Amino acid sequence: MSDVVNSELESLMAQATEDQPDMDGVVEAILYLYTESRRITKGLAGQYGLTGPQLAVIKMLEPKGQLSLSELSWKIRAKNSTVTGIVDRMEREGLVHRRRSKQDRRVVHISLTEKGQALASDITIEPVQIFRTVLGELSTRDARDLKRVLTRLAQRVRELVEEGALPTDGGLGEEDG
Amino acid sequence: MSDVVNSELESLMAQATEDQPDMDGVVEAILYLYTESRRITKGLAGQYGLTGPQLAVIKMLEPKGQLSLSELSWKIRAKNSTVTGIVDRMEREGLVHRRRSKQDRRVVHISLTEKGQALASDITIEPVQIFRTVLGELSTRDARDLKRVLTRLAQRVRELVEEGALPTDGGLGEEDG
DNA sequence: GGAGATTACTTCGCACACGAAACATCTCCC
DNA sequence: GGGAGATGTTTCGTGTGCGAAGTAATCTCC
Repeated sequence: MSDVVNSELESLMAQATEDQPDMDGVVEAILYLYTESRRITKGLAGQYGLTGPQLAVIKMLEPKGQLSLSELSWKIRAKNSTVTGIVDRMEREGLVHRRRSKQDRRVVHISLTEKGQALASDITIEPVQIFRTVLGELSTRDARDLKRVLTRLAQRVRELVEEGALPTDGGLGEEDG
Repeated sequence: MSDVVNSELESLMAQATEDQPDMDGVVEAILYLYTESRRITKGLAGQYGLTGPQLAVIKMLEPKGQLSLSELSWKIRAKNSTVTGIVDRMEREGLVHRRRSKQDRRVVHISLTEKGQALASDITIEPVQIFRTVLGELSTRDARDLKRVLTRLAQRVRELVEEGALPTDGGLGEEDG
């Protein structure tokens, strides 16, 4: 993935508006937390011979036992075409099974093999847990503040994206004079 | 659209400790904001026939005129082996030049071609505009809260990483079994 | 009940992204 | 001056990550 974009954002972000506290720190912190979490996940997964996404898949499958490929894609925030590849490799390693649904024969259910199960229960730490640990060190007040503002922020971005107000793949960005 | 699935994820991840608010929303928001920012950058770059990293490279080269491959790697936070590929493709497109340094013949200088220059000066829109817009919509208090807590959080993670308390790539926890 | 839209998944082609190893060059130190 | 080691870049292999196009199954609506 492109960590490259990080620097792009950082360098361009270095011009804060004046009525607001400079938000550089916020953007930088978000980028840092993201990349660090990826590094940590990768390192953790590597200890078990897995990649980051593979660990994510295993941990998603563990509680439910079985998920459709689309559910899995949504949960690990990747596209179906990406997850197809990940599952391919995990199947080759004997970690998961593919099984077609009988109710809806378009659907493919992914489930852990015994080997996958064993591995899953070996790995007790979830990547998210690292965040949880650190978040747990925050005061309850801070934690609440963080959650409130951050989720509001994400929600707002989501709205703007859905409005098409942002230059995504399809849309055109317009300048505001 | 995906609101149905939303509740499913929530229930799956709803293992918050009781003394703290459920922090998975925070992780969720961070992940979302990061991936969305990548999408937006990509979309922007795409309007000029570039990829995200290529846009980053062009924007880094524009002020300086020329950078060694290592300098470029450092600036866009990727490894040399990654940037080699990016520069390969950009060279093929006629956007940049490779030139060996005469002082140190190990070094390769990357510079913009005329075509690359022209493109660079065409692109004035900042990908991060979106963040600024949305952050600007927050109340001053919210913004301050966000910055305070988030930077504290990042700092704490940084500390833990430097302590080696977290499993990362290189720091292979030696099994002292 | 059947044509056309929709959905679930796969395939393909491309572009990162990284580590390990190969390679050329430079530096240091004797 | 010359060998050992460090440095800068590339090559190679693997694994994401995505969009577009393809295929099969289901759904919708007349």
